Amino acid sequence: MKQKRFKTPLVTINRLSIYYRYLESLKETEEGRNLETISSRKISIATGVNPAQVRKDLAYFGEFGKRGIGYPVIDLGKELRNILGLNKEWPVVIAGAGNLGKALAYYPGLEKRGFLVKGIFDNDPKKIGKRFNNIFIYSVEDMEKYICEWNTRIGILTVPANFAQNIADKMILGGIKSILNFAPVYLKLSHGVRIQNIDVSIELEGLTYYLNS
Amino acid sequence: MKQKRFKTPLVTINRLSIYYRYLESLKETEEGRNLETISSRKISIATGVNPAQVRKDLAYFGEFGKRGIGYPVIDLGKELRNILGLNKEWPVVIAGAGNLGKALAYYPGLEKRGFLVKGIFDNDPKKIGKRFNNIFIYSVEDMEKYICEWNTRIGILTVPANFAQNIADKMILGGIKSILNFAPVYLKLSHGVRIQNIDVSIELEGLTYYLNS
DNA sequence: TAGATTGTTAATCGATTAACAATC
DNA sequence: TAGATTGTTAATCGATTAACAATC
Repeated sequence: MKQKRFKTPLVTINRLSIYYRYLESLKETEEGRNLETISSRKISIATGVNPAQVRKDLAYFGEFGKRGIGYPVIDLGKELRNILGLNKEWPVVIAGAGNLGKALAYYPGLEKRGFLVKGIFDNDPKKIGKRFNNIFIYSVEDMEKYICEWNTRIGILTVPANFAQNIADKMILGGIKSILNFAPVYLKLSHGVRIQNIDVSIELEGLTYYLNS
Repeated sequence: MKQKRFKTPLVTINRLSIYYRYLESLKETEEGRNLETISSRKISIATGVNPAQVRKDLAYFGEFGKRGIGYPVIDLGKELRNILGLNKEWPVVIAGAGNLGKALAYYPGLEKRGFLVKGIFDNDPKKIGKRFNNIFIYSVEDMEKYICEWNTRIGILTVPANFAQNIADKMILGGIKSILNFAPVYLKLSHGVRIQNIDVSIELEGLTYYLNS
């Protein structure tokens, strides 16, 4: 993994995930498994990303391909794994044991990518002590302690909007550096903490706008 | 609602949702309810969007503010409602009665914004006939028929990746024009169909990339 | 050699933001 | 009038894509 020379935009990183996922999907077919190299054109067709964009994105991190030939499937996959940090396991915590927290606890895609849900936190006494997918539900009061103990740097927020800022602050106190936020609010975060928002209503409203016009 | 003169970018529409949500949240406090006007600066502080950007976004659709004064809270809220198409009810269907489909069926944020989940579709006989949040689960075989009958134009996809393309095609046959896709795949869609992808793994990988470096 | 495809430059396109005249 | 704030222009910034020399 060559050191990048310029700041790589987040959109590029997100597309690397898309390319990686496509390379992984090749393993599922006989035809794909027999493929030694892949061209930016083929990646483009499978992912919807312009081929020049594919080459540019990859070129941020090194010269992985051979001119006239393409990219070696297996090696490129390994490179992307390393770049994205998927070569290691990431302990994560979920705050909010509602339906969404539960869905995430049961979602096999997390463990598949190395995200290990170590614990779920809630303030409802009826939920504390139970398990989702064999993952224990703890009291929010103990969240800071466990985040620290498990050396967790990624937190997933699925609490209601009015609690989100408070719970995010608690996560950060425990040592969380990156938050995946499902609560429909703008979170004010201290410097050095990253956030990615997933907002179902906003996405749906993007759809209704265009249906409307 | 003034006719827009130029093509409005999707990012602008998404930010309109954010402004609208903020205006709605003002109703929840005594202080907010007493506010007659709001400045782009205040909206900026609450939403994290640059004030010039706020004014530009709103200016795509009309002159809603008064110089020296700001924007009238109530009227601006109404304008945004109309622009985003939230002044009417939108029937939606969910394909996939897994944990995520269930979480969405129970999510109160949908109905609050006018999204009415008319039915859920699955191919598992053990699920068909049951209900989530009093919403009936039908066989996927009947999906096309019901989409048509309910005049549904929005579909939410929460099926596994390998089924997604097939189910999306079925939705489109029924008359779906906009799809909110949670399946981690690139869907090839016919012209005139819009899609918004929500991909938890990609968002998480965006976080691990930066934690890694 | 001819065809294919990368890596990279340069052109294009689009989105953000600073600045300021207009005006309440 | 003085202060505040919009609406809009122009400058800036950044991302996408076409084009092509390099090279397998």
